[in-house]
Amino acid sequence: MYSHSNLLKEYSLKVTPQRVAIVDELSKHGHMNIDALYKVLLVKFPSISLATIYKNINAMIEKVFVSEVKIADKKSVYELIKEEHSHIVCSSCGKIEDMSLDLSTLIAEVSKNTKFDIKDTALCFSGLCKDCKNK
Amino acid sequence: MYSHSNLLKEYSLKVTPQRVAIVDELSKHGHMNIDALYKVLLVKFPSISLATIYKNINAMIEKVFVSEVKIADKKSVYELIKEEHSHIVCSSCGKIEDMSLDLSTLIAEVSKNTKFDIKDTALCFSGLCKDCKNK
DNA sequence: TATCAAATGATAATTTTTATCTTTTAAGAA
DNA sequence: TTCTTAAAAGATAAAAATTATCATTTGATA
Repeated sequence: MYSHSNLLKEYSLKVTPQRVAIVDELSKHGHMNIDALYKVLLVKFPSISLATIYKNINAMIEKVFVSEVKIADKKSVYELIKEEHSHIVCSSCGKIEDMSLDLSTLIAEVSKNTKFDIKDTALCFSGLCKDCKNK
Repeated sequence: MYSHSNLLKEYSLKVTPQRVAIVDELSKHGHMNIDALYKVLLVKFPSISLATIYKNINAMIEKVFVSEVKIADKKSVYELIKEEHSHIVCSSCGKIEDMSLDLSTLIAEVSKNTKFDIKDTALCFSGLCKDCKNK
């Protein structure tokens, strides 16, 4: 079984309980902002420092197995890196979902028009989710 | 001729030289972050306050004729609202370009799959621009 | 031209993020 | 297992970014 300790080791980050917990929570919730992360970690580690959250998230971003997702009108959230995907956010309840979309045609078109060598794509839709639009 | 004063009036914002200058600069440069805006406005208004920049940008966002563009690994930039468009950023020189892309098919697909009522799309590519990739 | 609400500028206060430093701890060596 | 050491945690200060406050000035309307 593949644990989050192994993931940390693989990316040459020392395995600490705080780091394992961060990865656990990100894995469980999918996307979390710094405050939410701090709040849940405080339960397991009553004396954890906010600086620890920042330092670790930044370390994980540097090692490229966590990424920041910037969302209009919201604080950034962080997620474990997985296959390339897009996001959709509910502007009412705040829920964030992942979506796998084929953007290859679009990217080909943009490459051709702009002559950019495209390396990354950030795509985020927003609107009302199924539940919120029926209220 | 349609001036930026008229634009401000139209959105019921009092016309001040500082505001006209902000709109002028955004219009001229396309996208600017707070610091860049502050820096150029200091030339015309040596005693302008940074708070004035923030307050005005926020007022313009509230009146929905300026919008914030969130970009990975960069500070947010602000632009005058125009037809819906996407962005492409050079990760080397920082240049930002607008692109008009037809996303209707994509949006239809996402709507169908997620049952979201999609209201907005933020799409930003990044990579090396024509100039930077040949260096 | 006078009036007044609103904007500006100066500055303080918040909020967010990063840096510093001491103590603690994980990981490998003995 | 214990020892050693570099790195991480926690506490806190510092820095950076953003917002709030308030006295003064200014734009818009009467």
